[in-house]
Amino acid sequence: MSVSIALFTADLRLRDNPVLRAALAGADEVVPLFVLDEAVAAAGFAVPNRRAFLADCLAALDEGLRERGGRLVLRAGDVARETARAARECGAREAHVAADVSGYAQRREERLRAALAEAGCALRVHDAVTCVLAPGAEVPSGGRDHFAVFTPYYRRWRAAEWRTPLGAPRAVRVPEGAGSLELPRGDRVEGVSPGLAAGGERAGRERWAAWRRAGALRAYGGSGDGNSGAGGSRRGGGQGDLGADATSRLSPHLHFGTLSPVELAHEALGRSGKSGKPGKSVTSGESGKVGEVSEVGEAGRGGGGAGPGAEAFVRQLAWRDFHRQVLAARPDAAHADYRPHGDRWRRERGEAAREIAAWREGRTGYPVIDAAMRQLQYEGWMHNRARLLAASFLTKTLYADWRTGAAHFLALLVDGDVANNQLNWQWAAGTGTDTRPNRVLNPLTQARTYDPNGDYVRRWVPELSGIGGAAVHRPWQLDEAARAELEYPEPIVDLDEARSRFRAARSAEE
DNA sequence: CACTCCTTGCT
DNA sequence: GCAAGGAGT
Repeated sequence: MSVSIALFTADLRLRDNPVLRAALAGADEVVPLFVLDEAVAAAGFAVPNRRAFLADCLAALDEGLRERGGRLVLRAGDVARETARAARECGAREAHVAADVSGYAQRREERLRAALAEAGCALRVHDAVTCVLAPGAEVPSGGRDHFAVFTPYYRRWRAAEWRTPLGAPRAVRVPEGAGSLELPRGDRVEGVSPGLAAGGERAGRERWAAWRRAGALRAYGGSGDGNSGAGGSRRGGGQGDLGADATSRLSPHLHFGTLSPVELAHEALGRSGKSGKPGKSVTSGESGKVGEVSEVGEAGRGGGGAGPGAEAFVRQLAWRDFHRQVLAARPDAAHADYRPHGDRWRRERGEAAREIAAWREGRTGYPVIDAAMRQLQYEGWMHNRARLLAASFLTKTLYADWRTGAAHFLALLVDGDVANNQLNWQWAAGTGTDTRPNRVLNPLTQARTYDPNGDYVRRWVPELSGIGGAAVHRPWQLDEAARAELEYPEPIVDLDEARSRFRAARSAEE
């Protein structure tokens, strides 16, 4: 009886899981293992919102495995040591795990390899979390180790061959002796945001299905920012309007791997998943086989091709991969400036400390910023455009260190992901891959563009819910009497002064 | 083939 | 203003 270990990390799904598939293919019995990582907890990364979501994911995984005759094996402690222990107990000769990019994940992989080797068990690493592409397909020319700008990366990414999605296994046999801890319960975690989404593969698939059923994919990237003509969603993240919020909200599922990015990309573009890029498949001799083309899914029907919405959605998936390939090449970008500008950010004390606290609490007096920060508190999630506004406000308007803001986001975001979060913050702070480091997003013009009717602000800032239309973005322009009624702060900073301060600081340092 | 120059397009 | 890629040297 041969035994393999499938070590789940950020791939908590049964469908399209190359780690699980490889483990099953190489053995009669598989230990589907998850280790509650003491190092992640010690680093303060296991915050309530993600712990609760993770608990849902593990419960769903266990349920799915039980439907197939197996179960999840849960351990806690040091990942390398616990995996090696499980390998010894079950006599496993092979363990499979997903490749990941953060400095921590890279070290974890090495420690795993070493600990497993002592147990006589080989480690096999699979591309399951990160890349929509075959590994190595998106390497820049000229001897560079990564792409530093998104657009050239995206061109390469889009043209490369895609991994073929796998189905869920039909049966999973787990060795009887493999002991497991009791699964944690999401509803027992303290300090969770009241509006937190549910985790798990089924919840993820339901959200994806419901979002597409609502026609959101076709409308994606089209609303709110007045873009027109081809490629109009360029300046938005592909989802303009904050109030309508046509975003998919799939980011937590992508972070925990309850949904496969490869599968989402294929389905969004209306591909069967049987073929990669048309005409580029290595396996099929004849290009453009009719049988494959006829298997197009519903997203591709009735409109000749996938459409701009699907392209904008897939582009967002590419951003994840882009950030991951930056972090893989520059792991220190999680804490160090990618492109340093010699910033001397205001220290978090005195006036600056009060302003940063106001930002965290959503009491800056700038309604769109406060709405964003309160959505984060309440849902453990924030609209992507709002993230950029909130980050720009902290780093440029308050001139506070991006690490302060990134830490606050990681403390609350259910999709809190080192690669995406830190590099998006660096982008906003002008220390990242942005080629325009001095850009300052003006919260008022941004509000007019992305929340033209003020719906987003009224939803999240109840003090202002009585103010109609776009006037909600400028409560200080109300007459004295109306303003006295509001329990809402005056703006904590003057935008023009803040802009001058930032410009002066940047030019002094260069 | 390494290097510079030039065009293109921006989360 | 600058990354990327391609053409030219």
